[in-house]
Amino acid sequence: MISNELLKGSLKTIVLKLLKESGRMYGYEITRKVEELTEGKVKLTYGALYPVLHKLEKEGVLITESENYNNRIRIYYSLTPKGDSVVAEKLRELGEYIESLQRIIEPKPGLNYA
Amino acid sequence: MISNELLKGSLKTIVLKLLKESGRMYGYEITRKVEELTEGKVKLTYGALYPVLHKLEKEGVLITESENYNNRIRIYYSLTPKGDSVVAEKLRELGEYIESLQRIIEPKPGLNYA
DNA sequence: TTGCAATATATAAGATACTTAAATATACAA
DNA sequence: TTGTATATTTAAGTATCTTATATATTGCAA
Repeated sequence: MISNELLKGSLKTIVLKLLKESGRMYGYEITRKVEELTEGKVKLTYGALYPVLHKLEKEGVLITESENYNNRIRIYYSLTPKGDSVVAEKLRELGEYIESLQRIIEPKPGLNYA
Repeated sequence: MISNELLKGSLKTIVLKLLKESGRMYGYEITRKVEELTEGKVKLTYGALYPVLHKLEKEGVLITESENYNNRIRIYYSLTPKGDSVVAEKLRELGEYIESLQRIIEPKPGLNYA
C-alpha cells in the first residue's frame, strides 16, 4: 500500500528528484526549474520549500554547501548516500500513486463505447 | 496555474469521479471501489472520506438518499448539476497535475542515452 | 536617484487535510 | 460467542501547505 504521506503532498519527492538529476541545486533554482518544467503550472512557495529543505537536511537526506554569487548567498543542496535510497523509494511510491490515480480517473475504454 | 489545493490531496476528485461514473454510491462502497481499482494500493480511511462527503453535500455538490439494506443504513450520494461541473473542473486540474508531475519525475529520453 | 523587478533565504501564524482512534450497530460464519 | 464484514460518525492530533513579513543585493528603467 502506498504511504498516505503521498496523499498529502509530492513536494518532497519533486525536490529530491530534481536534486538527483542535477547533482546540486539551491532553493530558488528549484522553484525556477519546477516552473519551467511545468510551464508555470506548478509554483513552489518559499514558505513550503525552505522548511522542507531544512527538514531533509536535518534527516540526513541532504547536505549543503554555501556559496557566494554576486554578493548573494546561495545554499546548494545535494543528496547524501541516504538521500539516494530515499529518492528511489519516493519515486517508486509516487509512480505507483500516479498509476493508481490514472486507473481511477481515466475513462475505461470498454465502457465508453458500450 | 494548477490550484494548490491539489498539492494537498486528490481525495475529493477521486470521490466525485467515481460518483460521476456510477451514478450513485454509498461511502463504504467508495472505499471498496478504490481498493479494487488500485489493487489494494490506495485505501481511503473513513475518517477522511465521510467528512469529505458531508462537506460536499453541504456545498451542494452532492445529494443523499438514505436506504435500508439488511437492516443497515446506506446513504447513497450522487452528483447535483453543480456537482457535474465541479467534477469536470477537478478532473481537468488533476489531469494537469499528473501531467506536470510526470514531466518532473519522468526520465528525459534524450538524457538517458546521452 | 528613486523605485521596482529579480534574485536569494528565513520563519511565524494560520488554514486545511488527513490519520488515528473510539463509538455504535447488524449479519453471518466458525 | 467470537471474529469478520458491513456501514456510518466524529473528536483529537499531526503534518503540510499558504500567506505574510523580514532581510539584503543587483540591475534596469523612469
